Amino acid sequence: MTPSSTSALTTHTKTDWRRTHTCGELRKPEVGSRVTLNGWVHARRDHGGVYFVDLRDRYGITQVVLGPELSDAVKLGPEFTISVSGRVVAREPHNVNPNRPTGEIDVVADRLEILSRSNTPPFPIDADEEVSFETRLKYRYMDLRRPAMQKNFIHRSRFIHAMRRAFERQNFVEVETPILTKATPEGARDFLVPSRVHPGEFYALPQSPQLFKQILMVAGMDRYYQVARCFRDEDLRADRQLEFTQLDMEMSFVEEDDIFRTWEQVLHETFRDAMGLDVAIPFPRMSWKEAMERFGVDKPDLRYGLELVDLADWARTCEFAVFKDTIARGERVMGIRVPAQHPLTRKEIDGLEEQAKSTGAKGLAWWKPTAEGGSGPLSKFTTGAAGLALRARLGAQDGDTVLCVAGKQSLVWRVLGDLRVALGKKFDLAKGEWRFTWVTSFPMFEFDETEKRWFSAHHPFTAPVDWSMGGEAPDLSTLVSRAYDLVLNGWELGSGSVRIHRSDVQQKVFSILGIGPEEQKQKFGFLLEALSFGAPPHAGFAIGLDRLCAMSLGMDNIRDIVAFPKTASAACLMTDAPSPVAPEQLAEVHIRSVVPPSIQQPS
RNA sequence: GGGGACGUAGCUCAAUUGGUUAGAGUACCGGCCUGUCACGCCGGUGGUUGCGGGUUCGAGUCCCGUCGUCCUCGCCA
Repeated sequence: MTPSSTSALTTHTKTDWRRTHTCGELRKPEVGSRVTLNGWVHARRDHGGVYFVDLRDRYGITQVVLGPELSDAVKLGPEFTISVSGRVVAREPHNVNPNRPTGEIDVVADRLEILSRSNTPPFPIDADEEVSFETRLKYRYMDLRRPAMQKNFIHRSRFIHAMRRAFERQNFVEVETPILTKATPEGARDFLVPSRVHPGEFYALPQSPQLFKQILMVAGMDRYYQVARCFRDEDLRADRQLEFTQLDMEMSFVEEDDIFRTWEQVLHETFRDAMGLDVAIPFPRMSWKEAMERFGVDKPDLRYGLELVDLADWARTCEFAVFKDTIARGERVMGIRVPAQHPLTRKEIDGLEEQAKSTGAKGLAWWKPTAEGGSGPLSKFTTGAAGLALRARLGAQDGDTVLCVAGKQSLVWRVLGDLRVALGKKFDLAKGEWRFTWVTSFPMFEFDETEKRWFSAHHPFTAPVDWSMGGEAPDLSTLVSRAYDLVLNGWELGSGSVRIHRSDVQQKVFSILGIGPEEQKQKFGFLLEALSFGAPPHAGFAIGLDRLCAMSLGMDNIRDIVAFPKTASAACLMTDAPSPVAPEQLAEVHIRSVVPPSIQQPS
């Protein structure tokens, strides 16, 4: 196996170069053994007569000692790939390196072979200093050599393996679904793949395996899961890539509770097996309505209080015309009590008001209660009984700060929800424990003001709580769906729903979304037909694995847990994808570019 | 698509108000050194200041455009 092309570089070409141990495993018990190590030259220290090499592989770093006969014969550079053989020796006590697991031994080499040379690395592999993402992504194979990065991907592998094991224990079956599939009208922008065989027709990459997993339920698979790659052609973010991985699952003959218990068990076992963590189960559950009323958002961070308080009763009878009129119009007045232990200066409150206005509020009414009545814009209206009533409503004490917003319900929720998050961040409350929660009973539909039509809040295959969907002329804004999210510390980890297993209900939902009978047949005919062949009641869920793995390592950017991520402009700096293709290649798939040649070659 | 920040040596950064030959650390190359592990010491190479244009006696610095990276809003059923 010794490559003859490198034999000129070697000292003992007849010897087998393959390793007997990794660079992370030699300890005192191996002292005296003859070993061969393979790895990368991590660092060199030349002391004239004695030459030290830190040899690195995935498992660790072992110090190799070369005498002058070897170090003079073979010239090493950083990141050369080498094979060394020699004897394991114990270090003198004063030479032990306590910072390394292998620090009690050396390998004294009598054979050294260069398996592969390296150009000067674009950046040091043992860097303490941050290297720009641009450079790291261009030389991703060098970046991935860094022990910290290898740790991330080993963790990811262990984590997903533990999750797969947990599903297998519960009798789930992993089934692969197509990557080349059918474009869907709703949802994110599709990636399209032109068909060579069918001129003018296109496949789409799946945004998720949604319809296939439902079809698998119709097929009687009963319990399906998959580590599934999903594709959405939307703009990228720190926590969003064009292609991402979901742990996708679906179950038959179940309701919400079964999904929740299954996932609680899976996550408990995953964190236990992959990380030795004891995640408390079951997770608390709250309705979407409760989440919005208490936290102003549908992904509440439960690690701190600062909950929203409804002030309608107080505002209805107060002397502050703005609040009174707001309630009279049927809108909302709500507040947050910031306890005295987190005092806010006038300047800080002004900053919060500015933030509130930037997210749509007309103003931020505040009050600092004191025995004399207090200060702030609201203090005029809080004298005597009115002040006592407001205190009672909020549980407010002297020294607290009360922040109030009035307006339409959606605006009040959004503004106070944002303020709450900002305050949590400001007072450094968003830290520590892992607080999972299920959020259930989302609205079925949302009205889009721009397009003037109804959209599914989750997706069009989500079952309504009321199968009759409110009868003949339903108020769509009040219909409740059986969709649910899993939320962790203010992040949406995943979502799912009980599905529609009745063809008639599915058709009704499509109609509400403005998808007529003809389009239904063309786009979703296979689903409607499948639902007409004895579809079992079923429900499912999917969780974003990139985010979950990042989060489990305390990272807020998924690029360090994705091996080959794309930049914010959706480019791969290593391969230079996307890139132009030859005209012949386009012709073969019946495509002609309408982009002027002048802007086709940016680089 | 909008807003913001940034772009100087292989890497990480500096360069006063627009003013001499654009510097430092590190890496790399050469030399010395037998116990280092961020080795040390001596010497050296290395620059289209992202790119294009403009203002100016003079531009890394100011202006316009463009490309790229990051953050963010829109978007992400």
